Amino acid sequence: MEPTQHPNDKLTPSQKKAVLHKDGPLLVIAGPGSGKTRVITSRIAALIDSGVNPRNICAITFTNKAADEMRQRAFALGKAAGTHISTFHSLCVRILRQYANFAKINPNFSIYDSAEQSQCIKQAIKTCELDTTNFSPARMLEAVSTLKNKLITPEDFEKNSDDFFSNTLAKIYQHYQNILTENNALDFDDLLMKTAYLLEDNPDICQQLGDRYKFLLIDEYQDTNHAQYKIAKSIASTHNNICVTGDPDQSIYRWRGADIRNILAFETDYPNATVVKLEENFRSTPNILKTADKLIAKNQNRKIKSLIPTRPPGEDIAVEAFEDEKYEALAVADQIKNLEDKGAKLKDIAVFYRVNSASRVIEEAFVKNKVQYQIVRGVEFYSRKEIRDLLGYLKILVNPQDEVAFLRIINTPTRGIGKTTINKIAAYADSKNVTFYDALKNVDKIDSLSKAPKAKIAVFVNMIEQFKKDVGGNVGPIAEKIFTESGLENFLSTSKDQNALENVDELINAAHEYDKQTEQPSLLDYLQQISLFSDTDTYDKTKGAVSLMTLHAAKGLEFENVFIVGLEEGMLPHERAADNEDELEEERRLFFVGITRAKTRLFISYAKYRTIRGQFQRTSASPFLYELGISLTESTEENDYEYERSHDDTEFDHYDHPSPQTPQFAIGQLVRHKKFGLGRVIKFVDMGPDSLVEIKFNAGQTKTLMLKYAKLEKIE
DNA sequence: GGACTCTTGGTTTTT
DNA sequence: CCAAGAGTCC
Repeated sequence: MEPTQHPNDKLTPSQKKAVLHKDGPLLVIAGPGSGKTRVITSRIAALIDSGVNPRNICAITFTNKAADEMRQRAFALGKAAGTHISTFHSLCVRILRQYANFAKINPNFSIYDSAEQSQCIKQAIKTCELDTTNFSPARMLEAVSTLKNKLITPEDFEKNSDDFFSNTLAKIYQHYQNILTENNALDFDDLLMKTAYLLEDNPDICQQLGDRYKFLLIDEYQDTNHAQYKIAKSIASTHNNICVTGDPDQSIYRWRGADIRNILAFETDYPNATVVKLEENFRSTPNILKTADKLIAKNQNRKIKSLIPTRPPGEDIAVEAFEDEKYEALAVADQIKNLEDKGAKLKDIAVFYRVNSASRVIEEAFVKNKVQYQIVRGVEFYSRKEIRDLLGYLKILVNPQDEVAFLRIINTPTRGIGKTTINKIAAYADSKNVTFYDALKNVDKIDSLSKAPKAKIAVFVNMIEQFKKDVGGNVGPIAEKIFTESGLENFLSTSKDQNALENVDELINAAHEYDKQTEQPSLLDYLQQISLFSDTDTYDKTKGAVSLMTLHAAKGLEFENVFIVGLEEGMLPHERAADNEDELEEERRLFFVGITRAKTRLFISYAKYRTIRGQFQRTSASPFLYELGISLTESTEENDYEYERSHDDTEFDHYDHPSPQTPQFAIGQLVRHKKFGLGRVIKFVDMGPDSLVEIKFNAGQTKTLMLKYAKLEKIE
């Protein structure tokens, strides 16, 4: 993915070994910045040079973006046309459509994303007559996803559940799956699971796919889950020409079912595997690498691997503390201005954070300071309301069973078909065991409906039937026509959201673009493709703007200058990982990924106070910071940043109810802390049980502590 | 039936 | 703090 240059454009002996490897399993353990992507593309070229038909090569990447880049690079090396390069999910869609009857599915399936999944799981929970407070949709969905990634079917799971929770989950899972089937829909996990079972049940299909894809290359293998592992193994089963690359230290998708054992056990799995280690790093300065290495060495569950620097020593890494998240953000903006003065380009600068919500304060600071930026995956384009609405119309034309899509658009724009009417139709469909759309078509037979709604529905059905006649051929014109004739366009032009129309225009343009670039455009193919598209894929690395993204999204990228913000306990490591050693190690790997994205300059920072869910809270520095072996510098230039603190101290001073139980501290009071020793109080913020004391310790450091935890002893 | 306000509950990361 | 769902009024 990254344009890592190797000096003299020559391959190192290890790289060469991986590139020129002939038949049989190959494991490439590649550290960050080791030229891994280059090795894969060179290997594709080398295979073709040795006489392999490009059509017989299948390369699998982690994101569509990575696939695009790899395609471009492979094509640049020549002759790669015909090579299949895509993500696991895209490959699965292709396989499932081709072998739909073997997989016992309808090839016109819709692909449900998280919003649609959420609808279905809510419905499932409701059917089970359960309370959503104890069985929250998000949790259930997560549990179901985990099961699917492990290839556990509802039936299998039901058999092995013996407690209340599992039994209930089994029921919900089964219902959820039934709902998807009724809608002729697959969720992301189904794409993998159905493919895995298709291949397991049909050795002849494995054979066919093995003949088609004689050479399988999989990137980021450390982040494959069990289903993906099985799919790869099945396709390669006839020839074992499987080449996987990855770095166990960069495994950051455990929560999504990624199983690090897949890469760790590759050699036992494929006993005659050739192993190549790429430990040289062509990306970062030795300083950055030393820091990254110190951090990752703290992980217990890991295979030791070196990071061998090849670049001359660079600048020191900056680790800074700021008063709160606003100061931190302004300092980042300020520092970026400095970098620009030194000649840095905005496109070579990135800011990483742990959670998406952390982007807001950075954005505000950037807007204020006029720093151009682009967010890599902000509000996802395809999840916008207006986009979903138009896509809803398109989806039902291809898949009339898609009730979720119907419910979305039946009254958008409003056409007088309300909740009551819809409920009556749904009840009728249930009782007659027909699809929602069949019920709509037979609206005359629904006795519970009066004349007016029946007429409105007939008009709607008629409109949909008219649209159906246009399906076939190019997608752009259909999208355009439906946008106008459905009334959506008028509806949106009166909407408050100024951007809505522009967004739809963008979608229609994208559809035209698809028509241009696709040999045989079809609405079905288009819809299935964009379902797998994420906003990360639209990121433009040549744009003159700073890139803002989560640490997860940073995987596979590199930048001259990197800022990592929010190094606080609870943020990184995230609080949800706090009590689990494995998850803590994953958080450490995440930080490791962030650090190793930096080529030349790295700025790490944290805020002493942060607003979390509207609460202004004291934080403490991330334990990871102490593992880096760098001393922390406190920002002393707070006043340089023009900003009014929203919660200033006077607000606390007027706190209404000083609690009698908590002791009061006067400025200048001498105290003893059991860890930091003697010190004097320089500030006391009375907040009842949550009171804060700032103490200047004799040892030198100044700390703000929460009184209830600090266990301070007053000294006369 | 639809637009509006109010309340409640939930909050990591993504194909 | 924010989004989604329930409740209220026209």
